[in-house]
Amino acid sequence: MARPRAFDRDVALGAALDVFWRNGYEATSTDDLRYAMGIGRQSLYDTFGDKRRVYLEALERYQTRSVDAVVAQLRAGPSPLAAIRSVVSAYASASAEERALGCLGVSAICEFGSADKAVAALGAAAAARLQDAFETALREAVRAGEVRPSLDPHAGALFLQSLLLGLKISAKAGTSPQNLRDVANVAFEGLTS
Amino acid sequence: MARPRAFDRDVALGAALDVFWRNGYEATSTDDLRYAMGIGRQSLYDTFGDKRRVYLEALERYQTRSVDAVVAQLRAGPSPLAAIRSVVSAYASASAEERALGCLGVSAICEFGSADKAVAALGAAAAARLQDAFETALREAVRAGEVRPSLDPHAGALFLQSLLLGLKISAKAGTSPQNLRDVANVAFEGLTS
DNA sequence: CGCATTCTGGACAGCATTGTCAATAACAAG
DNA sequence: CTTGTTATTGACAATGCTGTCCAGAATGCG
Repeated sequence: MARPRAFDRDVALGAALDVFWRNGYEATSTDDLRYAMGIGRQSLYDTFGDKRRVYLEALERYQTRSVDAVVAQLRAGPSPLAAIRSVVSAYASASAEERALGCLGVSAICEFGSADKAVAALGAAAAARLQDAFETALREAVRAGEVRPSLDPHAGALFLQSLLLGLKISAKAGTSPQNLRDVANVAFEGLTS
Repeated sequence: MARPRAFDRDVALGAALDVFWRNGYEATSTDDLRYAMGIGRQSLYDTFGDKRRVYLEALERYQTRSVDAVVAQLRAGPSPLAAIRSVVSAYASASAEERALGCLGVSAICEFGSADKAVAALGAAAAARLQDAFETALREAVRAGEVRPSLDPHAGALFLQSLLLGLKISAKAGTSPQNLRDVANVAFEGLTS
């Protein structure tokens, strides 16, 4: 009953996500967004409402998909520990471009801190899901004898989350894949021995 | 032989550091800087040259002092391992405000990535010094039997750096001190057992 | 005291950015 | 085809930001 949108909302959001991922929030102008999304100014405001809304929506999508991927990978492994290892190794063995790009979630925390409620809530939700996934994987790994029995799965899952954060930052800072692997190896020696 | 500056350059730089630390680079305007530093616009440009130069100088100062503090703490401990532990615990037990503030070095990496040569160089220099300090501490800890002999000090030092990065981000994201301590504990169990 | 030199404060140009407005275009239902 | 509704386009106002300029003020040296 009215003129349909000439662009795909999801595709446009994906383009916006790319720009924010590459440049951060403050360094991205609405024009940067418009050009990357291939839409007019008014379309952007009508469809998404605001630069900040675009960001929040892109961040939510990023977090959801990232965590989904990890959760799937954790379920898919040949064994609980192997699955965890593959998740961690993925960050160490990513391509140079991926490593340089870093993690949008981490950047969001750095740029906004926990003072921004909306951003913090998205981060907390992602962290909670990740925590659950790691915790069950660790519990199974303990049961399977792949991990030292003295390890508390809850604390271990927190540790894995921190480990991933550290690896992501290190990677973005330019640490070599070999050194990233070394970090992961030390961490896993500590979980098993 | 000429009019002296009416402000202390170091104090002003410290104020600028505070602002950048709190808000990041892009979100900080030159007016934000001027007001915090308590100086006029022209004084800022004459004394420091540029918003970017102020940032780089503040970042360098931050990195140097932070690493200095860690190095001193590592030398001061009653034993190598206890010293390392106290360094790590410091991040977990910091005040709520300190935790929310996070690490300027990490924020710099997130905001600029490794593409910005000047920023990356500062980060690399700090990382190298930290690596040395942790590595010697670990070597001594291994020799003293405080750490499992299978631990490679080089890899272990890399691991400790990543651990700190992960803790800093987690802290800024709002993770509770108890959870931060749990992470540290898991890490240290892995180093000793 | 006079002078050279440097700092300070206010003003300003140029540009970027954000969000809105109004006119036009495209579509679907009646 | 007409009409109501929504998308698109280009323009625009308001504001903020950066870096510079200039006139005036302060200081130490001769």
